[in-house]
Amino acid sequence: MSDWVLHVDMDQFIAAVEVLRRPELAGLPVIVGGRGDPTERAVVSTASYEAREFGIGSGMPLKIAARKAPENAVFLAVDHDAYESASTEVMSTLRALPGVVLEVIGWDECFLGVTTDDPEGIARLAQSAVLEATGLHCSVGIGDNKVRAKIATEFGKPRGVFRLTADNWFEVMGDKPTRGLWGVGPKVQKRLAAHGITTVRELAEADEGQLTAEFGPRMGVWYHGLGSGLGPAVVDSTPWVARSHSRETTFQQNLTTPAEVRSALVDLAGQAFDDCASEGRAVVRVHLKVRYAPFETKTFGRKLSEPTTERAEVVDAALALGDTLDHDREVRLLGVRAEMAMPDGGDSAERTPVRGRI
DNA sequence: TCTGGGGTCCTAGGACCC
DNA sequence: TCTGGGGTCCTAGGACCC
Repeated sequence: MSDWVLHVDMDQFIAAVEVLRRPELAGLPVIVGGRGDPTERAVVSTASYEAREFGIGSGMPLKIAARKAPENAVFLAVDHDAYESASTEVMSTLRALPGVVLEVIGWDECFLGVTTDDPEGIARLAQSAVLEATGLHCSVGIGDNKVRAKIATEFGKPRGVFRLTADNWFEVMGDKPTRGLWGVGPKVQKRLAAHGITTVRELAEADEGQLTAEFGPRMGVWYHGLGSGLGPAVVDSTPWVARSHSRETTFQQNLTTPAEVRSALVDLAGQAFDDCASEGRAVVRVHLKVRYAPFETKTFGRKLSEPTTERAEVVDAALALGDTLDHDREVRLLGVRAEMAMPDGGDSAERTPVRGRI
């Protein structure tokens, strides 16, 4: 018996949930984003496979999606609660499988830790259990660590299973661009390319000193290991604890006066505070994110003199930061983030440098 | 062409203390 | 008067993920 990491990823999750409750949408290009109005400033959350054939994908502005979409395309508003409850059902189904440890990493994704001689069998079991309980399909990546399991899933989509381990890593990934690695985005891909590193194999064979000089002691070592598919293998079922909450809005019409900005800040700071307060958590820092028109983003923050559970103090801190904004420029997006004290009062434990909730 | 909203973590550099 | 390193805390900004 060996230890395995399984990565379970729902197929076109949001679109699938929508089709499930409106069966007449099956087979149509379904695009979910914003308030479902493709003339507004918003982006695509998920597009169904039918919509993806027209070049529509998540992150794309709805206006562009509308231009690419065929006549019969359906635009839907994001329904947070519906996806949340579908997600809960999926996770509790998987958690009930015998002998698994489950770590949630997003609405539609999790890791399963299992000890078995037949990981494919467990993967198929997970797929049929989820399908039976929710009517939703998923893909499963099998790996000897989280990095390989996560990447394996891409080769299993849709509705499939794929195994990626030290044995077939270079055969499968060696000639792929570094961008295919989890945690390598467009910027890092470019910086690596500037050092002559474009493929996964080249990254694995690169000089670690060169990488730490470019990316720092932590990330340099991390990226180097990523080239060989190295990563953590421990699946941890400890419930995730948020470190911060934020609220932001993109205005359909840019804000042009300081008064408009102040009133928006009061709203957003109040909502962000309420999210923290509902968990009984004190706020330790307040951050502001501003997007000036047309598209320049600034972020900055300030530590409070001491942790607070007073709404007014958080709002005041946001307003004080707001006073430092350039009021000669139009604001198209405004966000307030409230960073919280950890529930145990201490700082968080040692982190693994993989982005996101891991 | 037009670029959301929710998050996390890392790094550089300045301020300050010893 | 002009000056060293080392450590810690803080802010701003960057990058990435779902």
